[in-house]
Amino acid sequence: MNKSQRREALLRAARAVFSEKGYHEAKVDDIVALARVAKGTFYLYFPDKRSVFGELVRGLIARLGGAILRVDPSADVEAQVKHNIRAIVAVLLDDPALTSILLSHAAGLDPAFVKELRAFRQEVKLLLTRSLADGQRFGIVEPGDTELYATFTIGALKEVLFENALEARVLPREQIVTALYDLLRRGYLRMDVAPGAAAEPPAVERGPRAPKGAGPQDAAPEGAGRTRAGAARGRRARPKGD
Amino acid sequence: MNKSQRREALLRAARAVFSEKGYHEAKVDDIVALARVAKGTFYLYFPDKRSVFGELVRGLIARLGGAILRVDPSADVEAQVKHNIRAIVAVLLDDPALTSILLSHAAGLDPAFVKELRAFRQEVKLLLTRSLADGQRFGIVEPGDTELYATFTIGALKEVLFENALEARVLPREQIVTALYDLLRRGYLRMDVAPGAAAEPPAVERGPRAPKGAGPQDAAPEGAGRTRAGAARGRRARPKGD
Amino acid sequence: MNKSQRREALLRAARAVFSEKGYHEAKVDDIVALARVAKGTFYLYFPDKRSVFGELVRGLIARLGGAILRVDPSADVEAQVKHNIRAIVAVLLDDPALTSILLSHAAGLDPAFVKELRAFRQEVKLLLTRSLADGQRFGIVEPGDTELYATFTIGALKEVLFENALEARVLPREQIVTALYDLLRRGYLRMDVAPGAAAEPPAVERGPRAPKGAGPQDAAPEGAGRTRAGAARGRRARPKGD
Amino acid sequence: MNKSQRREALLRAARAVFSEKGYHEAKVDDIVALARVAKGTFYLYFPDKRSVFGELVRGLIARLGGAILRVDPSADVEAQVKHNIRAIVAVLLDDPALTSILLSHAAGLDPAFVKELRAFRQEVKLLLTRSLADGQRFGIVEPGDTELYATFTIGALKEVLFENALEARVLPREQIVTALYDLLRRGYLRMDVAPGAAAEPPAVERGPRAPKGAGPQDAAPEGAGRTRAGAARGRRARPKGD
DNA sequence: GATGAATGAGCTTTCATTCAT
DNA sequence: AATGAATGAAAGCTCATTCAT
Repeated sequence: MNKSQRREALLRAARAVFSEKGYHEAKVDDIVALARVAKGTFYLYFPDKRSVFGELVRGLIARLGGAILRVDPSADVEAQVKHNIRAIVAVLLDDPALTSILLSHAAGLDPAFVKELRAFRQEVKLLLTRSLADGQRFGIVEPGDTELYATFTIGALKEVLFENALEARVLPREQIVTALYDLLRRGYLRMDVAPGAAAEPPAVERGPRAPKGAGPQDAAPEGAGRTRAGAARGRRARPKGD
Repeated sequence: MNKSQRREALLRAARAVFSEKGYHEAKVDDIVALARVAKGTFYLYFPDKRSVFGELVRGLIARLGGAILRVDPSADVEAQVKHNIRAIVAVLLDDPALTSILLSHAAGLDPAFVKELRAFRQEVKLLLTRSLADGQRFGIVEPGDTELYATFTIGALKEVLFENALEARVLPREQIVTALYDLLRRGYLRMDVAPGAAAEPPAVERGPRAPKGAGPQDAAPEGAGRTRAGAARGRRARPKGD
Repeated sequence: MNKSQRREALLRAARAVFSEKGYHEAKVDDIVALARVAKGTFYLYFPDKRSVFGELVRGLIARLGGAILRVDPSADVEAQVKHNIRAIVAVLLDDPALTSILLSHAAGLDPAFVKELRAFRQEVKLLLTRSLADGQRFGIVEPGDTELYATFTIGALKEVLFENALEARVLPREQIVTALYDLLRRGYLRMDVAPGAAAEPPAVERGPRAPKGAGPQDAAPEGAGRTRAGAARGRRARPKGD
Repeated sequence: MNKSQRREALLRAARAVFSEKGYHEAKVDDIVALARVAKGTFYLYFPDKRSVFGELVRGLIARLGGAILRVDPSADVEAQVKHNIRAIVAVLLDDPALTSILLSHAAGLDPAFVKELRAFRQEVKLLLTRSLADGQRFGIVEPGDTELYATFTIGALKEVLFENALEARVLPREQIVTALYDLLRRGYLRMDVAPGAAAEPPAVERGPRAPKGAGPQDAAPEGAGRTRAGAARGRRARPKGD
């Protein structure tokens, strides 16, 4: 086993241990035991415990960074957005263990490292925020606080990945991608139904038709259909007010 | 100072220390120093370190549980949903320190406690999932995987609270409430616009450079596509052990 | 046993261990074993290993500093010089263990501490150098490089103490004081005798084996002395006989 | 590069490293790095770390032993003494690094080696002691404790060499030789001067032997009140702590 | 009850030495 | 012979927990 293989083996072992126990509870002894080398060997490849952790996280960050593409609003946005979601999901699901640590607090690590993590989070968010702002200019993103949108989006994605990592629940990736995309596109609450009407049994047809006054902020549901959401959405793209 | 006052004082001190340093970096010494009692006194009120932490978290959970109301789809759903969001936000923002720990990995704590945390998360999710299923029956929730919807919702909320706790960014609560509600209701992507169409000057508001005639991809905002996210590479500091 | 007693006990134990094994070979485990306390207790009283050592050395230095008096050349110099020698000897012989470390290289300690040691050595030397310069102005110190004189003096003193510390040889203190004083005053080589002359049977008086009668070694060359030194020699002060 | 060349290279490297860092701080890694060989190679030429050190020291000892000549009191003693001093100085100054270690405590090394060092010191001292005893028989050495004289002499020499090794101060060798020789011959205190006389302002030239009348120091401190001690109490040396 | 000195298991890291290649 | 990766026994230090006062 050559140097880089051993290094890989240690990295793998470290990743496994970190993800099982978290940073603090992971002991160097655990890592070397898993990698089946002597303790000293660990220090032949890494200067210290936190540097392995750092390396793992940085690797993940790099893969993420490489996966995310800036959305070009003038091209097929849906494809691009889905691609990004898909890519991120792929990277993170590939390393669920680390993901759950990376996405988490990571408190108690040395400040410099925490700062690095934070910088990464901010960078990702900035990237998304800008894309959303671009989208607003092109009328494909609802007006509003793009930073907040970015935060929500990231949060939703994180959570589902987090769950996949931590709990048993493992969803098909494409389902995650589609569902998140749908959330971003249409939300899931359909409130145009008059509360009163809604009270009735699921009423086959449900629907948007209900409104007495005009749906709150929503421009008329557009007669057509029963189709749940798609049809309902007229079209709009109100860059500004409506 | 009687027993329960002292206990309160210790809990307060513990909360402050945990939130400043995270679980592992918080030392019993820090807590007793802040509470101005002797170290032994701490153990008069709590059997050990993790039990204080547990108690704090349980308190938060209880408050959360008390705040969340099951949504009755036959009544004014918007008001109820907003109320729930508002209540959760209120509880969590009231204790940002603990929140960021609670919402995080909390790895490294003893398994029993981690289990408890997980149980709590699942409970919250179950509550939400059920509400969403109800909603679906009443036609006010889009068909689809309610569990996934719940996860997204929780994630989005967590993230914004997390940011409020960790970063400087402090938003007006009502804005958070409204924005999240809007997300759930309508998403923010408006894609009905054909890519080509979107390419036109968003009417009124034009994007920065985006010319009129510009073909779709020419508009490419920020040309560069993939930003590398990993830029923030730095180097470590080094406290001492661990 | 109260805090300061325990502290003393640890200090004592540390002194003993340091002197037996030297700094590096002295383990904290040895110290606590000797003091019969747990390892953690050590760190209750001292922040780390080198700080105990530092404290021991600083204590010695302080005692030395307190013992050395600046010589006033206008008063009884002999008494003062002897007093200083005596005081230094007393302090150092009282703590032979530490002395041998202090006087030595102490290499491998952290630079800050080594610097401190060096500063101490320089201070002592400066004090002596100045006294000698004063003495030169008053004509009681031979002209010449006072710094070099200081170095010699310190070296001679160190060595004899070093020997007392390390080897079995334990001399009566007063003998050390007197002998060193004599060295400073007259050296011990008596070369006024012409080499040639010396070659001959010790002439009249001279010589150990030679004469039977005659106070053996004490005859004192006397008269001869054309050398200034010789002339200067008022009277003897022979350690013993006379 | 053949075996003995490689061995030499390792010894040279070891000497350099030991002198720069001291025994404990010198790592085998440093030595092999300097010698540009692999770590294993080191152990091909030396059984262990301390043995290289031992070999270096033994080499120094051998050179010293070769340099020191037994003084023949019947010949030109001054020349012989100076020759010895000169030879010792030459050997030691040639290897200041090792010298400072050799002359020092060297504690913490294994007992066998410490014993060896001690044996060497004793041998040197014995040699000198015997020479001095011879000298006494020939009347060229003041009566007195020859062992003590030897100790003083060695100490003075050590100290000046030590300083040359450690501090910046580098003296011309011949000056060291001469000064030490002078010390041995005449000391440097000239106390025949009457304190009273000395009390006068430094009197331009104050000759050492000056005094006319008055038994030198026998003459009481001169009525004038100021007791030596009292007056003398100038100030104190104060290193740091305290 | 309150105190805080004492404890000691346990952790990370170092480095002289070994040995398969 | 030469290499350098691997080893593992220590060592210094931490800190949750205990307990005599």
